[in-house]
Amino acid sequence: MPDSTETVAGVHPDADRGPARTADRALRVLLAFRQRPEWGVSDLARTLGLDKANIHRLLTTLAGRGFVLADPDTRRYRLGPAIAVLARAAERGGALEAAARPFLSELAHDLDESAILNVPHGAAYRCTLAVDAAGPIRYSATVGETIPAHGGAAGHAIFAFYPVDQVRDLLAGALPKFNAHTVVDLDDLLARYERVRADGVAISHGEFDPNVTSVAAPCFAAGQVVGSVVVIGPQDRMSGKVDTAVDRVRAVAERLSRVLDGVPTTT
Amino acid sequence: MPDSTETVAGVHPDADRGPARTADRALRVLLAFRQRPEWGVSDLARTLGLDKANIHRLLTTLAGRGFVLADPDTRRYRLGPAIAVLARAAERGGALEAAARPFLSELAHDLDESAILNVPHGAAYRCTLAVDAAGPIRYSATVGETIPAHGGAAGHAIFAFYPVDQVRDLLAGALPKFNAHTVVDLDDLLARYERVRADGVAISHGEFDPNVTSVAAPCFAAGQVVGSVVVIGPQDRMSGKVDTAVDRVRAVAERLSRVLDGVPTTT
DNA sequence: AACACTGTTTCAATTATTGAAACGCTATCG
DNA sequence: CGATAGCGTTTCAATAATTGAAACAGTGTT
Repeated sequence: MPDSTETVAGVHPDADRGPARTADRALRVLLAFRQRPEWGVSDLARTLGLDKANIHRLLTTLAGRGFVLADPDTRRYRLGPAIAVLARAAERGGALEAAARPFLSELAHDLDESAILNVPHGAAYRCTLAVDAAGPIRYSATVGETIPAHGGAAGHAIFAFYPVDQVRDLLAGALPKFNAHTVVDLDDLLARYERVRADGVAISHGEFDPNVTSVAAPCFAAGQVVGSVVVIGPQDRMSGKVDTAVDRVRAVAERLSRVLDGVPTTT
Repeated sequence: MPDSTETVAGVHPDADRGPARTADRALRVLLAFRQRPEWGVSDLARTLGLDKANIHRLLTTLAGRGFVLADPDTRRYRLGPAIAVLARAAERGGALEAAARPFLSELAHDLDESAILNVPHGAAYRCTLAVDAAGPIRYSATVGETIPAHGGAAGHAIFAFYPVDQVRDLLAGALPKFNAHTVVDLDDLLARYERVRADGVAISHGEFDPNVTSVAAPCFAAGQVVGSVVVIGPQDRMSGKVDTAVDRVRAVAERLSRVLDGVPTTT
């Protein structure tokens, strides 16, 4: 995923009707913080291949709106509170939620079970969008509910694609046991993650809620996990259609990922 | 909080060595999405007082890095996946957050309740980091949420250490009453602050959220309050461990303060 | 059928951006 | 202890990128 590319085409001297350069550089500065949480002016300038003075001005501009924050002592910059604010806005009305809605409806209708979108939230994940199944007996999801990372397939489908050391960091300490089927050992969980990565889906039989089976697949944007799509229902009813659910959920998650990367929907 | 201001001073024709205008405008475009989840080009241009063509270029620039995403059908823009990606980075590597994280985890684990970091934000405070308790019943904090200064122990622990005249200035006007236990009189609040300064901790029994007890202690950097550490949970469960919580929270806040004043944290 | 409204493209004027260089400053090293 | 190398910041003239008005192409409404 190229994001440090400055100019796409500099061959021809003219005809560079591209994006606004100054704004684009500011965005590149922001994105640099996912490689390293803390940057100094010179270091960042060297990394991005830009001038010191230029980076300095961009950083103060970003700081003026709260997107970064300068440690007064070390003179180094970290991401600021405006990011968290925007993230909250995105959780309600972001492109992910908007794009996922029709896909969830499709899943819920085809499989006749509830479909949910989850996003990572610290060492947990949060349900941001749900389309319940039509029938009276169904999994009724609560939008806004937060569930620990190791609880259920939806969590596996997200955190399996986190860097392993980050997972160890996030899930340090005892993992609460929700019932007999909960994965409580960290190494067991990491082994489980390996299979999830290989399969592209996670399946849970009552690991969080008892007697509930769920099938989840990750969706990506710019090469990173940003959430998971889940189909979930009562265990006895799901058992007959797990295979179908696996195919559908995986396909939908892939299509969603493609939309998020900017490729227009082909269907 | 003015954030739609274009130029700060346009009186004098020269001497505008301010932030980079193009980048700043791009940030204002981003911030507009917390007012409305979806924007069209013309509408946004009118709201920000800028030209259509200008906004269009900025939006495509933002879209190029994934900060916004255009619905191909409606041609309207929403916040994109890059926001969520950055939010994840900020959750781990924000300024204070980097230093506070291990302390919060320790508190949450030891007391088995949610632990939160708050920072002052005008006449309010904002939750910038939360480590939720493990169990199913817990205070689930929302990162980015802003709460008025006089609401809850976390606010007391911060603003008790502000200069008194500054507090009078900030909290001039009526203080909203959240429930029966909210402190709404400024003099009562200042008296309360005196006790908080003496104790080094603030305790709230349902002053903001009903049936919720919280224990908060301030953390300092360079002699100034920069935030507060809170342990918070359901009132009935907390009542048995308030004394323990007071000791732990105070101790952790002091250790955090020492870290902030001492060795530069490199993650 | 004309209208009002989108989003997009074009293009010359000008304005804001840019990068090199100079400036304090702190820490490291010989 | 003085020199040096690194940092972040400021300055400023040249330049190149931004800008906004206007024209364009659709769409849905009146």
